[in-house]
Amino acid sequence: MSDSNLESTSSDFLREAIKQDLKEGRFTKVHTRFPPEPNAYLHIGHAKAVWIDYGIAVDFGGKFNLRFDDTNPLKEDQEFVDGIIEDVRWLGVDWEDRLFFASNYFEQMYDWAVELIKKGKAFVCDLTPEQMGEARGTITSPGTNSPWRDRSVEENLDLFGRMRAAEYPDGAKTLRAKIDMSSPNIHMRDPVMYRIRHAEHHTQGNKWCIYPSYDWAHGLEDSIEGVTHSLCSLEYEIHRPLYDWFLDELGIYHPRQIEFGRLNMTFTVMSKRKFIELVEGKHVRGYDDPRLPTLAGLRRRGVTPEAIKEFCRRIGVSKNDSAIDPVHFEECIREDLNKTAQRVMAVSSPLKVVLTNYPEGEIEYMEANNNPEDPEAGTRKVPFGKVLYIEKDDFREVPPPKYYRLSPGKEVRLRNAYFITCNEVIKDENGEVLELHCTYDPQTRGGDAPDGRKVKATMHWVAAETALKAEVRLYEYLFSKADPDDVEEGKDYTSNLNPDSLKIIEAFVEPSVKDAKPGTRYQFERQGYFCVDKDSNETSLVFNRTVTLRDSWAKIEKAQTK
RNA sequence: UGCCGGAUAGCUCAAUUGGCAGAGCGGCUGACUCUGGAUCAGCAGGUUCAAGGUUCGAGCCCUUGUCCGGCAGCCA
Repeated sequence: MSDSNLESTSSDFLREAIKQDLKEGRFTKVHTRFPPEPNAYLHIGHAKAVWIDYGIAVDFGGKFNLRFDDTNPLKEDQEFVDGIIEDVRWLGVDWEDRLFFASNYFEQMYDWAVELIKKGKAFVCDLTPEQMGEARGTITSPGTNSPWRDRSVEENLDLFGRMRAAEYPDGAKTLRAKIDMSSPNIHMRDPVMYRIRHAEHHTQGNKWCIYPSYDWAHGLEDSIEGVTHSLCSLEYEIHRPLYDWFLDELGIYHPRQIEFGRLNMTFTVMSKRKFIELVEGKHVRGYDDPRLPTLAGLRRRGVTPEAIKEFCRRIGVSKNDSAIDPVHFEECIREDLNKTAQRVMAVSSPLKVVLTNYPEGEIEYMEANNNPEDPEAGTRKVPFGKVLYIEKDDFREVPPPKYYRLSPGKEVRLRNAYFITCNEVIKDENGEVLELHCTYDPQTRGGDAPDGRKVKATMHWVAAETALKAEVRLYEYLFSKADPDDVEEGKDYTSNLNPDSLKIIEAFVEPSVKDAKPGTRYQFERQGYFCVDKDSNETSLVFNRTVTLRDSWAKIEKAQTK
């Protein structure tokens, strides 16, 4: 909890508000919480929320709770509790011993509901969901009072007790707050506090058949935990008057809710419903598909928690609706992986090279830097031989202007090895290049020429004899439109799915990666960052491309073809 | 036609209680390099949504308007 502090953190409207609260004595400490509902896997948008909540607690020397907002047994499941805990822990967030469940407060919430009934501020309502909907009015017209609104306190107490005692079926009755059916804020029109649900709860079992609604429960949870600042997304702004109303009527400790804009990203989707549809529609391979912005997907793809944290820091926080271009995220991933990922050579589209003057059958081991950015990373030995593979794209029979790589008669450097010169291009009957015959200069071992001559390009390679075959999964944006929901009449976002979001190729990789465990991250030099997939095993290697390297050559080439 | 928000550089955000509109990313140019990567340096980029008002002074306060988002689950 030391990597962030007040001085080094740029401020934002949330931190300013909190500073003000502290200054004015509204609160004397800072205590935040992250309150996910365990009904889905977390995505990068949640990561932003986590880093706002946790980051603020750290910055102000306060505390942070992880709390499951598990008030709806129909949607929630232990599976998601476990997944969310794993994800939040993976992000590097420390909630110490403060892992809580809203469901542990049900008894207290019940008592408070009884209190509100006694105050004449809540009543049992027999309206059906349909009737209640009609009586609510509309966005521009007031609602009408429930016929059950004026039941006596005694009757309400009795009925509410019977609700709890399982005397009624689902939906037969609700407990509602008695506020104002003509309020311009629909959420203040006698909102439901309890509904009947004969369903098993993942922590409570069958103890309860009435469950508190979000609006009733959330402020109470915050209050019980001594949270000072209940930070949530913009959609809850309109709920704040209700949040305040319950706390004020109860006269209990009153945290402050402040809302911020949630994270959206272009070229992807960020909703539980769509994740489910994409998985069930087989558009992706699961919730941890590396193309999904779920934390499980990002983790599998090879993204580091540090990159996510830095991304969240850079995008900041405001009350704007915004959609971030994924290039900003990719930049954060590169920045972190550049510092930490071991370099390795891999050829994804092989072209055979035969060194005609290299001794037949000989293999020598070239010393290679594991990470030029990190001297501590050490070196490794990479086998070199007479027959090599280079990248197809690193050879052009007719080089375009400013093409510095290999072409007939040109000399280039093979990384960590020798200079080679291309002498002969072997083709098949169709004119397709089959292989290159080159010579190497033994004087240039290690990469420098004793006579001081320079080459413009350095290329990666693997020795044919010792190369490992690997499946490499190349990912692109899941959607081909910045806004996947931008569709023609009658179509939905799935029509914007990018057909090329996953491309599987076979590559040759240097043998040092042989026993790499799933999750291990590498930089394939000059190509990008890759991560060993969980499908990988002793007999077949599988890599995911996390992100490509920044490619300035691609830019130059594009500019030239214009 | 209701209520609650929002609008500052291409993108995301800043701008002490009203006081010279800045940063990161992106773009462009150059340097350097055993990754055409990384790194470094420089440059360009703005009618702060519009119109009015208050003020010595407005991105900030007031009024009106425009555009965008959210809100009518017994979801959260």
